[in-house]
Amino acid sequence: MTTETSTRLLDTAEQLIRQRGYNAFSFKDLAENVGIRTASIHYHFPTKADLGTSLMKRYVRQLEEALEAIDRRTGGAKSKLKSFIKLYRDTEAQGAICLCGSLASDVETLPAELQEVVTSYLDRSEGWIAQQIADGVRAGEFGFGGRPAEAATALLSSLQGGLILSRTRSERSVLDPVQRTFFRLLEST
Amino acid sequence: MTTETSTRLLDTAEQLIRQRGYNAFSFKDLAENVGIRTASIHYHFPTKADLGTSLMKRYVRQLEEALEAIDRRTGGAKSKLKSFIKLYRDTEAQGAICLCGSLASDVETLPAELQEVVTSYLDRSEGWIAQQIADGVRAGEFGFGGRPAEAATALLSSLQGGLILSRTRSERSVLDPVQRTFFRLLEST
DNA sequence: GCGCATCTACCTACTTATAGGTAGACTACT
DNA sequence: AGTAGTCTACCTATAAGTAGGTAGATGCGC
Repeated sequence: MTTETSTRLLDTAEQLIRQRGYNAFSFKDLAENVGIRTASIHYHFPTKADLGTSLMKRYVRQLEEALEAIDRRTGGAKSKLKSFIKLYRDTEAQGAICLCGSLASDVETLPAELQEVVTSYLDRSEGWIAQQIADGVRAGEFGFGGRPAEAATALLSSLQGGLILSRTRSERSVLDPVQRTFFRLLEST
Repeated sequence: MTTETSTRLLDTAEQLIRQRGYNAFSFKDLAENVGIRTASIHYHFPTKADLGTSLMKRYVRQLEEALEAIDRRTGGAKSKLKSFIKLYRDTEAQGAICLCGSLASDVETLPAELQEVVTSYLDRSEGWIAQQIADGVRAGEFGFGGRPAEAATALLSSLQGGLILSRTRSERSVLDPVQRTFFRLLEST
């Protein structure tokens, strides 16, 4: 019990939502996994929407930290993008999807505040990718002649979609060909 | 009442699932939209899983027909791929996602048979895309030098993911940059 | 062309299980 | 003694699914 209950609740909820989807996860599952009663969850998070929002806000903070860590590292745009894609490949290896993708497909059933946080996560990711592509082009690392923002949209889409596809095929990786395809695009002239 | 009830049930269920997700749609919603009682749904589809499976099977049949129609048309690989992407762009315009993407994110909560149909839909799509790319390369229409199957995986991923992203941004199209990015890739050398 | 059986497509009324959420009592630390 | 955190016991709403019934069309022997 070294870890605080609210943290364990967030961790477990994140895992459940990323495996099963927002609407297929319940307070009962969550309580059983954490080892408390459902009523006790409400002490930490008054409603399910509060829990979802807290979770998503934490997820955005973690993204921010991850991006800053990558930015601090030395290395070119390709290596930074690879590190970013690695975050998704780790998710794929766990058989999970992005919390965001999971929430986005249920987006119409979510409270407005939660929707906004989901949007900000995706926008931030896309902006960061576009930045790396632009940097790589400027440094001569990429021969790509298109608009960085467009390629960024396509890459983020394929990472999110790739996680979804990969759940239907346990054998081979989906993100592996996705990654190779994008670097081929960026490095072409 | 010209249209049969079972067809209207499938049509309405498809719409609801593609808007809200499989687990967020209920027999109550469905019954209200179709104008019958929930119990009557069970006459046509004994369980929710049966409904989902029938729906997905029909969806695969419709895909097959759409692919055959495209194949019959004259025109190069690029034009055929464009027609395929158009199917997704129409979905995007409706603010919906692919039935498959909707089910795939909830895949762990679905009955095995339904999972298999989802997989077959995605596999069929990917195989068809790979075929078009290979044809385009052979015909000299595309300069793409990578493996068609890999680019196909990436394209299908980005179409599925693009539909998910587009729900968080009502303004601009996501699939528009996705399409341009992919043709840039395929036409490069 | 009539009577009878069967079938289709729905209905009302119900069950069981689960959802998210609330009220108020208990407990253990400080 | 106060309070943070958890509990039991409950609530209301809704989920999927079942039981049993019924009006009206359809088929069939004669």
